[in-house]
Amino acid sequence: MKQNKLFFNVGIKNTKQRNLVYDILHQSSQPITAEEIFLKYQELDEAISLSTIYRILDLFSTKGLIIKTYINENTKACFIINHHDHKHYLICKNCKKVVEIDGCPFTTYEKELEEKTSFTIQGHKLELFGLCGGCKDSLL
Amino acid sequence: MKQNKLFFNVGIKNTKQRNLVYDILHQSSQPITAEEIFLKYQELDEAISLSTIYRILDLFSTKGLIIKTYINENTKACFIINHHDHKHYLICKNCKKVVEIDGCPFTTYEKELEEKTSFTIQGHKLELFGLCGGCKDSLL
DNA sequence: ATGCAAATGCAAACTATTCGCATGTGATTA
DNA sequence: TAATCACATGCGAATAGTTTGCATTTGCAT
Repeated sequence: MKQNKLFFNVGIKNTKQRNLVYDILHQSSQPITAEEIFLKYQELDEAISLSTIYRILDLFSTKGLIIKTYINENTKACFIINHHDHKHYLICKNCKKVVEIDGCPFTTYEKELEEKTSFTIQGHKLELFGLCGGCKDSLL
Repeated sequence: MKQNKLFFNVGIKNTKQRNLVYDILHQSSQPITAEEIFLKYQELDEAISLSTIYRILDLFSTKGLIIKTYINENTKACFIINHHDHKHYLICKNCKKVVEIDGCPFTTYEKELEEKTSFTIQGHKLELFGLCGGCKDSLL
């Protein structure tokens, strides 16, 4: 029961399920899917309804606690804790490992583009794909 | 029947359905979904089975004639003709219009990253979001 | 023109996600 | 601390997008 203050701050009730789902997200170094959370939940506690997981993820997203993203051309949504900093990802095509990239190479580029296109740019998403060190070696 | 050579080159049969689906993709300035193709097909010819559309899109993708992409955090797949040049997109959050961006600001950045992370980078995906000129005005 | 592999159409299956409704639970108030 | 009530949960059914199995049709090499 460590996140009662966090939940209180965004005006949502503190429940066992929300706490544990938050923990699972917090302990995950990678974006994870609803189903992965569902499975891990069952390891740590008794069963939970998958629809509850989806409702919790939805709530956390709208409250800004987590970010929903469709990484890696996948059909499943992934979720990550919102650290409120700007992140990009490097994804291994082979093992699907996701690595955070520090920094963002875009600020000046966006300004130029706004002038060229008459768009107002509000954000961007960048994913880089390739092979991580481990996979590169093991594929030879 | 204009693409018989194109289809022959990649080793697939020439059918009415494939021709028309290819035409529709070719004439679209934006990435389009299977369902949009399905609807447009019915305007131009008689009905087609939606599963045929999916099978054709799958085939075109594996033959490299088109590109399948999940743009705009959408749950639906989108498809575009593969012009074999490297493109990025600017997407209006309001009207969902998709505009192609010329050029790519990445080549040097990727080199630096490879050194830092020990990944071999094979490609990337960049989407920028904002409001297009029209929507910006109409929202005030 | 014929034959056969491959393409199509239809319906059913599948996967990820959402929704309706009955029941259970957290947190506010007395 | 107990009562209350809005809100959270669980379950199953519904939905949306996509895929698959199978019978029928069609393109194309001969």
